[in-house]
Amino acid sequence: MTTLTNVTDSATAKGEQTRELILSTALRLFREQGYGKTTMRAIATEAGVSVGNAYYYYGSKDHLMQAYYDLLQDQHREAVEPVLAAERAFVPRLTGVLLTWLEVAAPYHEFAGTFFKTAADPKSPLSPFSDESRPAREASIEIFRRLVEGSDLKVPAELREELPELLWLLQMGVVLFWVHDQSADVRRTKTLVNRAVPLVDKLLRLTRVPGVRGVTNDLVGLIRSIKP
Amino acid sequence: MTTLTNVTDSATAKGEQTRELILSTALRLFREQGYGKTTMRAIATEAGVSVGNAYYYYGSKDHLMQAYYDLLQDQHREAVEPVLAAERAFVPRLTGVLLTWLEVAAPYHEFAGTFFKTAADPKSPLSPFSDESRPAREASIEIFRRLVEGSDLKVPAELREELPELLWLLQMGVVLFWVHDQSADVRRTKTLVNRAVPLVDKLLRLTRVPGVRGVTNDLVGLIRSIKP
DNA sequence: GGGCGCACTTGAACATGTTCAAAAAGTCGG
DNA sequence: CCGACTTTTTGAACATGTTCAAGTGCGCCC
Repeated sequence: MTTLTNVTDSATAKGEQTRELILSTALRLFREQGYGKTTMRAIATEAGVSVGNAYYYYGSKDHLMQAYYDLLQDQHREAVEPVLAAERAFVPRLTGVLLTWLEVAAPYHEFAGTFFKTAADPKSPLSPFSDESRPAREASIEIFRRLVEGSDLKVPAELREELPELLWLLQMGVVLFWVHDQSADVRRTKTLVNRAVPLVDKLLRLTRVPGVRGVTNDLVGLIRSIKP
Repeated sequence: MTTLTNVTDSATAKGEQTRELILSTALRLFREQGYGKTTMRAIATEAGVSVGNAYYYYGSKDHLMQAYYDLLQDQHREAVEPVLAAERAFVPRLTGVLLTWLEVAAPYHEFAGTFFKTAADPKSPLSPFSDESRPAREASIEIFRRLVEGSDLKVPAELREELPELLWLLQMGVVLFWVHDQSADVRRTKTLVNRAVPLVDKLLRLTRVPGVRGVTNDLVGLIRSIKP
């Protein structure tokens, strides 16, 4: 990306190597002792570099978290493939996608709270609504677009169009619940998913009932009117 | 609370005075320069006390924010009185309560993001779901209970029971939206409230339609199954 | 080979939230 | 008013995220 040398690609390669070393060390320490207790100094020492060097690659401690989140997204995208390939019905598709996320994110549950803390700040680049995280967000919404398009779900066209984003919002809600879930093996969150998805399905099918149609249109209108 | 002296009530009075001095100074500085840019040293200096003294009364900078939030709650509770006294119909009642919150919180919009940031951390005592903030939360839910009970709304009994908590959740959602709203005079949030409330109203009235009844029961069941 | 430029690296210095042992101020029974 | 006890106050010390001016090394051109 930066140098065009091709003999050994050393310049770029070395930098990338350091970058990855720092990230993997950071993630390991986050997992082992939590975000709060992991100091930038510890990360640097453990990785065998200086503190300043870590900042050369990652503008802040939060950016290391951001990088972790991107990784998580990728893993989720990958892990979701078999589900989308195997199922056609809406309920198992959505349940699968949400439960898969829980599985992928499980090792990080303990410090995910701190992640959310940072993410909730509108000024933070990590906010799920920020410009800076747009690529990650859109990649995530893309999963839900495929989920909808490949499913047997029948809903009014306007609603279908907004659905991926709405399902993404649903996932944000699930994540918020998950972060606060202290039950063993996050059983409560799993219950939430398993029971909420059929409910969402029922609701979506109801949108075709005449009496409900008006509400659906209102909803779509509302969504469109508040988009930035 | 601590001493029973009544001659001048000096001991307690002096302590309380210092406590209030620190809080009001902090809130002023938060408003003037934002949460992040206000240092504990600045608060102490401005209030004419030592840094340690601020920590004697407030365990952390976040606790000063917590105190602010409690104040906000109180103001909201008060400001909402006329609305609940004047209106009987559900839509204006709910719209009024939500818009009133926006009004009361307006002066703090700029630094409210940082507040939410802290609040989103499940480990933080400021989390709206935490034990430590239970009193504030319940006081807030109480407003919605009165809103529902004094209204002309007709919904199934089980749902009505859960409604105050659900409306409180709705408010959390509005607040989240508000925090991220950068439009002038938070017009988008106001639009959201004005359009979402009638929609909620329609939805609630639909719960009495036979075909929808099943979904309502599912919803109530879901809510009860995931409560801690 | 020598030097120029750039990517990379360093570690000390800084800013700020937080802690804490000690001092000061206040209270009260005698 | 004294001395013991409690409440309040102090400010220096600490921990940690972040910045930055100064290196270090590597590739490339003459």
